[in-house]
Amino acid sequence: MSSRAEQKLKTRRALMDAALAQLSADRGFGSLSLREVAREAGIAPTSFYRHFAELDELGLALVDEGGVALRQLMRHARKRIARDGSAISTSVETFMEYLGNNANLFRLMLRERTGVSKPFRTAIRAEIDHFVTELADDLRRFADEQKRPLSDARVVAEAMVTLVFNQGAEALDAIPKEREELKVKIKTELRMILVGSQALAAHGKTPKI
Amino acid sequence: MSSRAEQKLKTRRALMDAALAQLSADRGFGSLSLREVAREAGIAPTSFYRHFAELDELGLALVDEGGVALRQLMRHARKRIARDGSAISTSVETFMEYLGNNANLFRLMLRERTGVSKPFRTAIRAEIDHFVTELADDLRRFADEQKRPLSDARVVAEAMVTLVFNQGAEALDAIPKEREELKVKIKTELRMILVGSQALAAHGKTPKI
DNA sequence: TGTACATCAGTGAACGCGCGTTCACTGATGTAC
DNA sequence: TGTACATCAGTGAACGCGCGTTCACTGATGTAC
Repeated sequence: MSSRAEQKLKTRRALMDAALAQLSADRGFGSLSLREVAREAGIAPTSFYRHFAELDELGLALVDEGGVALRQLMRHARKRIARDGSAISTSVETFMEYLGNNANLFRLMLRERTGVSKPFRTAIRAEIDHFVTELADDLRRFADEQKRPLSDARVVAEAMVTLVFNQGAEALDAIPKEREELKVKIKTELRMILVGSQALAAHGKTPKI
Repeated sequence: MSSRAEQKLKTRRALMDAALAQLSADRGFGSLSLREVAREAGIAPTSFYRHFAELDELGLALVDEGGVALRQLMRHARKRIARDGSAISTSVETFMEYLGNNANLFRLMLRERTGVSKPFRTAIRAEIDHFVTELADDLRRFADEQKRPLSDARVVAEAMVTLVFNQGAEALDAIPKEREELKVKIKTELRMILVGSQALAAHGKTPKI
């Protein structure tokens, strides 16, 4: 039935799930201990080393999964936009859905993105960079289709991602009502950036203020 | 000369400076230990308790100082804007100056703002809320003076602060050249938001995309 | 001004704790013939 | 198919370490008279 390799994968998964399960508003990855994760996963501390050389290696494996989630999220949002239109609203709705369904995975990404461990920051930054690049491509494509040119598509994409991720971090621990308000706020912010970028492209001027 | 009370204040300051000195890109407040801070400050670990009930209490005292720095920063920026105009550019320049001169204090604020300790998050959020409120007031005043109405001044202010603080966190460990590029990027982002908010106020519409 | 007592910042020894990591091991699973 | 050997995920004992915290103390500074 369960070959040795299959069993090993199961234990590895149990370790990653155990780590994820302990993340919360008040527990960052940095406060986890190897012994704690092993305990939660139901194995001896020493067995941990059969799967990862150190705790950070497990963390980086989780970041990889976070990257996969981000790419899925983008694909999913694109499909929905193609069907329903309303790019900003649909994107924000999709993002919040993914956030809710993978709370602790996103918690890890959102927090360690500016966290204390260099390997983490680097790995997460790479995932987010990729995300930003794709978003910038989409923005340019939309702008072309609609004949409303944008200035600095990449900067627009970065600002949008920064705002969405920051509000997302707040949404994680908000009650449903606050979460809805956050969605409205994010959509407003994204509209401002988009319209602002179109306006700057249109008359190519810096504003008065 | 040095009364007992004066000496006590000096030691307290030494403890806070010791904690600040150990913060860096790779050391968050959460990774400090009481013994380490006491060692760095040149006192016995047990003496720490003459000044703070626990390490977090010292951290919150640092957050208070961060709040003071933020309020100074805002006053300073206002004066310079009154003299030189160019609100966005001047504000960003002022922010970056303060960042450079109080690197580790800002590091603490920027990182613990989304960090793992609830008392920290709450205290920093309060400081930043105050900052956002003042900025929103300024934005409304400018809008009136220039007869260019803004929509959602508070949301504009929040978005601006989020973007500036996030890029600020990156600027902390950037080389001077990157730092200049970051300034340009921030200014572009702030202009987009401002112009976008003016555009939304002007025709009161949501954009096509 | 001098004296007797109170205050209290700073100390060093000691504690128990959870940690990461090493090591030699066990025994089920896998492989060669 | 059966047998002998190899692999290797998981184990339990043991280690040294830095930690936060307690305690009774010391001795300089401050205060009352």
